[in-house]
Amino acid sequence: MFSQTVEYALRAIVHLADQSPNPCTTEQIAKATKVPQAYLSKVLQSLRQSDVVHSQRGIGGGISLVKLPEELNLLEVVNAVDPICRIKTCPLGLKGHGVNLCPLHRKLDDALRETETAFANTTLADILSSSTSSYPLCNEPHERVTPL
Amino acid sequence: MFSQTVEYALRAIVHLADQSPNPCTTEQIAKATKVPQAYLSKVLQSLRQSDVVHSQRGIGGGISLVKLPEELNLLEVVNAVDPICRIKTCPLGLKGHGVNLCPLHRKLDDALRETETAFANTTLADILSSSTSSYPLCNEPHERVTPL
DNA sequence: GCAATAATAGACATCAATGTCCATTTATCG
DNA sequence: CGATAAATGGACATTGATGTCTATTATTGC
Repeated sequence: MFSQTVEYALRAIVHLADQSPNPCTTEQIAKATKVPQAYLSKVLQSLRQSDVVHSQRGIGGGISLVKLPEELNLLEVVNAVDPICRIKTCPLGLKGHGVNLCPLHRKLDDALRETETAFANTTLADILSSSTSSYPLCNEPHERVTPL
Repeated sequence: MFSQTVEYALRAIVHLADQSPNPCTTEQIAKATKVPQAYLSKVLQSLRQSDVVHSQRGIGGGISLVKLPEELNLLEVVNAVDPICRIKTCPLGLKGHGVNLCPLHRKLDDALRETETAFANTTLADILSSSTSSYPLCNEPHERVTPL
């Protein structure tokens, strides 16, 4: 239900958060996240235009997070590339509904709201510190690509 | 985030539930739900192949629900046309994850699970009896197209 | 200034979702 | 049986998402 672009954007951001505050090149991110590099560069451009990441050209450059992992949540990332579009008015264009959605669209919008809230309440730091047996994007407990 | 096809399928089913147990022609459903008729017929075919609706050709025929509105939930409709695809294994194909999703995909799958549950717990009867100021798909409190 | 690095921009390719059209089949009515 | 109603199936068109490729621009180090 989530688009491929959302999946890619989140993978990239998780990797960047993991390496934060160090920058990563698009190539590094692509390899770590198994995202096609050329497409990833498009996704990263959306993230830059929404001010989620910062980019620096040339040697030693790359992509880095604008915020700290503690201050960046999943919703900001998702909305930068493929916004969760809440239902605000009747999709059938029925006058009489407008603000008051019919029960069907009320239910659908409720589901969207739940997802939105869940994402808004999860920071990248939450993801990184979450204790499960699998570390984000890694086979090993932790592989740090670049030293601090 | 929900596809157009899901939106159309749900509109059609809500209309059919409202008219249940009477059948409706594709043309009637298309008009009531403002869905392009030719495309709707495709969506209805998916619903028939999944045994959500029954169809009858010829004069007096049309489409009708297989179950009662009390016994049909939103998830069955959604899964018939555009299944909610839960994340079962690591999308990066990382060995070592497998059943244990990393925190990112755990979060994503949790959101999917929430949506799934919300839909599974809502029947068409719930939608029809829900008391809001807007009746499903109708401007008026209730327009019954065909008499019982 | 020159070479190497890395992001950027834009054109292009591919594919799936959405949408349209028409001929065919099945059913009902008289 | 003939006429009408309605679903079915398949071909085709359009559009947006996804993916690839290449030339250009900006930055750094020597």
